[in-house]
Amino acid sequence: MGRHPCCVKPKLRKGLWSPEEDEKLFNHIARFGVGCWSSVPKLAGLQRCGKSCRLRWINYLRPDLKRGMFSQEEEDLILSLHQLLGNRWAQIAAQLPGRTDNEIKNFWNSCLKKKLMKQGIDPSTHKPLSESENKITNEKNYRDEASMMQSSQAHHIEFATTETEKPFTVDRGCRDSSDNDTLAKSLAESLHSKPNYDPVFLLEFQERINPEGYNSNLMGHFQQYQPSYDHDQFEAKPNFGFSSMPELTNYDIQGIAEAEFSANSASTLTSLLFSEVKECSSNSSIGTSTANAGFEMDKMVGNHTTFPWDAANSLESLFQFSGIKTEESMEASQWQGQPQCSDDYISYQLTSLSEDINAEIFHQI
DNA sequence: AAGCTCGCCAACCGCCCCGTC
DNA sequence: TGACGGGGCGGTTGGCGAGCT
Repeated sequence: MGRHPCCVKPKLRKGLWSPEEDEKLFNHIARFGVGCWSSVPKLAGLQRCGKSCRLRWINYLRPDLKRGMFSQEEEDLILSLHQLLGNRWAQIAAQLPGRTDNEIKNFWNSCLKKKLMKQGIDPSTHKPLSESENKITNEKNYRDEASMMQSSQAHHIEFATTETEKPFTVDRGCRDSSDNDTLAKSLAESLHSKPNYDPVFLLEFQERINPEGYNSNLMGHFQQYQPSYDHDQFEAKPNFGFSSMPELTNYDIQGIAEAEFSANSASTLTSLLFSEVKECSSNSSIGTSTANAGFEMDKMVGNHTTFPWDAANSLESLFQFSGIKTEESMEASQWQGQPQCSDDYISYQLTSLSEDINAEIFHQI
């Protein structure tokens, strides 16, 4: 145990990334894709450890990142997921396309936690503070039991919960608490046992248990997650430079990368990107007013003359970023023998969870 | 204007898991 | 089968800007 070997090497830079470093890393990934992180610093000419490069890419440079403030729907989703999953930020982030675990974790620690505290809710248990304090022991037993059940891959969970142990539902759904209790467990179980979480399922779930308190427009919800592009205001878009870029995280993008990056190291895109990056660095919430704007595919595709790549690529990447694979991308993915997306970027299935899980949960509704 | 406090968030750290040899 | 390295995750830290005195 201990530090990674790469982290103990001398002369490695630490701390904030300079725009030059960002550019080097971005250009490297654009050219070669995401591969062995430990070799990235050397190949990219960076005095950083591979881990640091990976983190920088995942949390900041990745093209599909969404920036700006969290929407109300995202906030609700985070709260719901946290109630079910606890501090499993990576799993929560998997349900929020364009958001990183780090971002969600920070949002939780800086905002949501305090919000819940103000409402008298214990952020760790999502129960009223007074009740939570009295039930610490019971909660521990409950979790231990859940953990044991989980580890034994149990298919059916039968918790002997008391009335007071039922999870408290925050003023967001007015769900029936007893149903909520069982449902939460079922969903938690299905989530834990499913490697790639299906956001459609979750939203359907939310919608069904709380059609009024939750955004019932599924497509609207997803559209909201898309990187937005308002042609008239693109100067103010932190994510503009990436909004319709081709997928960069596979291994076979060299053709695109060379065409768009190597011909001119100070390409329009790159300079645009890093001017945007700097803007983001100085004010990460600058995209607040526009980040949640509607999804304007017609504009993104229609104005492709602004972009170096063609409209087909724009469309293709949009589908990839939204987790919907076009036939072409799926074929390409198969042909390349590589995952289409980076390690933590999930290709969401549009089909829901297995019918038995759905049936089990909805039966209880 | 200067000093202080506070909150946000990017990045680091330590640990765990998994694949490979 | 154990050592090793790489990737991933969650907790924590510290730099920096904004607001306050």
